Amino acid sequence: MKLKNSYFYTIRENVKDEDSNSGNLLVRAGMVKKSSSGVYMYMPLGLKILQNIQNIIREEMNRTDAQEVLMPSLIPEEVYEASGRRKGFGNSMFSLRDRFNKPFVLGPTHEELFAVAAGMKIRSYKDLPFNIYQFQNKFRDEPRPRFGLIRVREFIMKDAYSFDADEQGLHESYMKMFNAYKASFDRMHIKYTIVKADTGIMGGLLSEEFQALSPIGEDTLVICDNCHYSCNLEIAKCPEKGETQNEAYQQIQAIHTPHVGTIADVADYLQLPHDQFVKTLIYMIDDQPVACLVRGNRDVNEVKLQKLFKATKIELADLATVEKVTNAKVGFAGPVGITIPVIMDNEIRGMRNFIVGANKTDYHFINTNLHDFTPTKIADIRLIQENDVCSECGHPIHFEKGIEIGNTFKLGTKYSKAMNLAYLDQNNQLQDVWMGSYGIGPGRCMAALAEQSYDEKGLIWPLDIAPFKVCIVVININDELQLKTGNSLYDSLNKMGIETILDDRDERAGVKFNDMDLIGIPIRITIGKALADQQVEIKERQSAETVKIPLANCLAYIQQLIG
RNA sequence: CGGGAUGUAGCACAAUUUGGUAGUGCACUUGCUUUGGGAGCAAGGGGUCGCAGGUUCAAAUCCUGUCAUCCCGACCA
Repeated sequence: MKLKNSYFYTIRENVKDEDSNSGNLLVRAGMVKKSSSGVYMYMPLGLKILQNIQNIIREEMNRTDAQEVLMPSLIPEEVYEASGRRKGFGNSMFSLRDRFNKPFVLGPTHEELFAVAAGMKIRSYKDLPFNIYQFQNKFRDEPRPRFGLIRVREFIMKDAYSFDADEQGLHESYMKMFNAYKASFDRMHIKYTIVKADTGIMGGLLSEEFQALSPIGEDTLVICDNCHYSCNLEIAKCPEKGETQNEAYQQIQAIHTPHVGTIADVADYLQLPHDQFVKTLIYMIDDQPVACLVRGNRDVNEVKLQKLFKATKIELADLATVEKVTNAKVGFAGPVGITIPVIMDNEIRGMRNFIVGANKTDYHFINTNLHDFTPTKIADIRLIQENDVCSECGHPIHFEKGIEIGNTFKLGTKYSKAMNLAYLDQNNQLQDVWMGSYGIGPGRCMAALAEQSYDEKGLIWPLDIAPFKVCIVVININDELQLKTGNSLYDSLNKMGIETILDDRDERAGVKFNDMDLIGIPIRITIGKALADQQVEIKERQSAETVKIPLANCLAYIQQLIG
């Protein structure tokens, strides 16, 4: 690309409506532009980056013999009714009606249509296995889009779906995809980690997430360096046994705690540490009130609760419900004498003489013990914390923040059952097809790379991702020799298959240097004063050094840098 | 969906409190000078002040409504 007479622009200052470094840099580099909240235009440079990412993924998909297809975005709502997922998506689906008032949605994910597509082929066990995939726009009406390309409402997703005869086959197909994902992200040079995760609305047997490490990541990852246990916070198992207290049992006793409802306030008032309290939270689980007990310094993990109850809806009870079930103002709930089911966290089993709400306004019980109430269930229902130890090996765990760039699911037979996707086995018996689904967000990969690699000058792209690998800055375009040399290098590099920018704009040197730094081109060739000595200067984006080399060696030098 | 804030030129902002000719910096055009890390001087172009009502002799400014964007939270494959 020759910049003179090209659609190329940069912005000197940060823009107001981008909250992340990656978002601001991508906008300033003229790569993307926000169209509306969570919806972006891709400009030439941004599109090239996106395509480079997509090409890597496509190559790795094709290497597994997966085949590319393209599904529509506009889908009759009944397709999601059929699989039972319309409700689960709720208003995070964009929905619309055609001229005959028939309801449609813009697809947020495509298991259903792929099941239909697979049904065109599958009759017998001989038709399995296979894998089909697409790059296609997905629509999700996120309540709060943010962080540039990271949480958006319209985005391209590479989604792949595998179809197998049995669980063993699914496992093999899954591992092929899993390895292709690793290969793809390795080639992109993203720093990432893989964690187990909740299957959520997708359902199924197993979910693993590929998480790009970044402080702005919205997912918390729980990592054990000792045994390599790693999972999303939402499903992280807590240690089976908490600490066991050995002090003598004391007699439960109500005490007056006027106007202090929160753990922090009561702890202050009684001058006792938070971990000597047991917190009672009233949840509505599928619209039934349930009291959940966790230690005072812990939090309830709603995903665990949801799984424990196999519930579809979990939310904290509203204030009126809390007051009704506890017969007290909010802040004084406790397990003793309460009439709704009581779910107690494992950790509380080791506690003695703890403090709970008394179900009476302005009163707490001290010296409460397990014999003072009867939990309905005892289970692991708390969020793990950073000072906890690994449930597998006992080594301390730590947290990381991650951006979910890919997700692989073993779906099992959930969708094939819902969509009547079956095959005849060797014994002429109908069997459900085993499905897997696999997603990558190329736009998120782009944003994650930008978050992981930039400096005060701008973006720094890996060679395989950069929109152009080399830029040639002609310092003085009025110097005919400089301009001619630049053009000649430009032609040669392009002939060598090395995508190159020629900055032949009538700008000052500083403007050109800054623009090329901002957009993050890995290698810069400067043609200026040194040309008088038949030399050009080479500077790599991520290095501070500039090297002078003879013009005659330039192409060979670049070739070697690119490798 | 709750709480908060902001909408003025391509970008970043001032003027709004106290109603009276719409401004500054960057970007853009022209000229001269300059020319290796975002040049200087001069002269210009560009605005239905988010939108719709209302109050007023007069509204960017006051009032009502509405839309959009952003932040915090809730939510989220």
